[in-house]
Order: sequence, then C-alpha cells, then structure tokens
Amino acid sequence: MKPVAVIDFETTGLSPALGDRATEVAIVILEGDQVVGRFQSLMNAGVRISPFIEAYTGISNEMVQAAPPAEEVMAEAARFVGATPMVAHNASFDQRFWEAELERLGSDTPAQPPFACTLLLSRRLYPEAGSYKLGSLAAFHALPSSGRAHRALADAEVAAALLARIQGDLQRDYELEHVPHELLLKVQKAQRKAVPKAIRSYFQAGSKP
DNA sequence: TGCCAGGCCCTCTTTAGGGCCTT
Repeated sequence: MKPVAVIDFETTGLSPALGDRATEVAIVILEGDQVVGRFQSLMNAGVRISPFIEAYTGISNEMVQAAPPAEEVMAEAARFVGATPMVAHNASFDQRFWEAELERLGSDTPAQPPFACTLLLSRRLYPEAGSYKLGSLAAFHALPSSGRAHRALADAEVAAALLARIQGDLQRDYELEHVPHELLLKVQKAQRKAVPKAIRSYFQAGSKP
C-alpha cells in the first residue's frame, strides 16, 4: 500500500497571488486506512493576520510571531513529504499555497503529480451528501472529529479520514485491492455518471489494482 | 488609483451567470 500525504494549510486569506501567506501547515501520511506519520507547525511569514482570520482559525499574530520562519517550516515540510503523492480538501487551494510557499525557498523541489481532491471525489461518489464542506462530509460519514476545526492538523486528520473512507468505498464497490493515486485523479476528473467507466478504462489500460 | 481568487458545477447554459469551497 503506497502512502499519500494529506495536507492542510491555514493562511491569511484566499490567494497567494494577492499576497496571502500560510500561517500553519499540517501533513498526515496515510497508508490504507492507517495514519503512519504527522507533521504540523505554525510559521511566521512576517505578515499581519486580520481579526476575521484570527477569529476563523484561532491563530493570532502573537502565535505566528513566536513560530519559526515560514521558509524553515516549508523546507522541513517538503523534506517530510518527499515524493509522496499529495491530497487535500478543495485541493486547488492548498496546492496553490504549497507551490507559492515552496517557490519562495528558491531551491528545486521534486516534481510531483497533481493533488488529489477529497471535495471533487466526494462530489463524484456521494451525490446525496448535500454539502461538500469538510465538516459536513465528516458528519455525513460520521467520521471521528479530532480537535478544533480550521486548525491545520485537525482538518488534515479529518481529510485523511475522509480519504480513507473514499478509498474503502472504491475498493468495496469495484473490488479493488487498493486505490492508486493515479486512479483517484482519474475519478475526480470524470463526470459523475462516468466514474465506473473511468475506473474500468484505467485498469484495461494495463494498470494493476 | 483602485481593485483584485480560482476552479468546479448546475442551469432558467454553451455568445452566461451564480453558488459552492478553501482562508
């Protein structure tokens, strides 16, 4: 069973292109349905946190001022992840911050496959869920909660539990031994009704389950 | 100067608009 790295960022806002920066990162390594590694750190990017964000995340200016520099934390996070394929909830958000913060390091980082996304996968697999917020999906699946929502490690743990659920459901429904990252990417890219066809074509193309 | 996300997905759609989701 190959590991995947489930990541969650807390940030000062929605867009690194508009100057927003990461304030906290957490990474959970998942093998099958088992968590085998965790990384979590606040980071100091030298930017102010707005009152809205402070209330939303519980991360204050005092907390990040006491944290290690963002470059140091991101370098350590990159070493922790290595070449492990990555997953996040609404992954386009976390992937943008991952790439933007790593780009600031100025060093070469290993090429990685695209992030798999538990939000896109849930839209494909659970059309009856209604809401696709991380907390709503956790309630829908009765996943265990682990700490304060909107803190990086708690959200990464919930996203990892959601991914384990998704992988388990795919294994059961399609009689798979395991669910490769590449298959998750195929499924999240397919239209909802085309998911079974996408899975069949993945294995007919010569990939082994 | 002032303003500013980006991508997905549904529908009263495709020569578009608006809601959702992440902080």
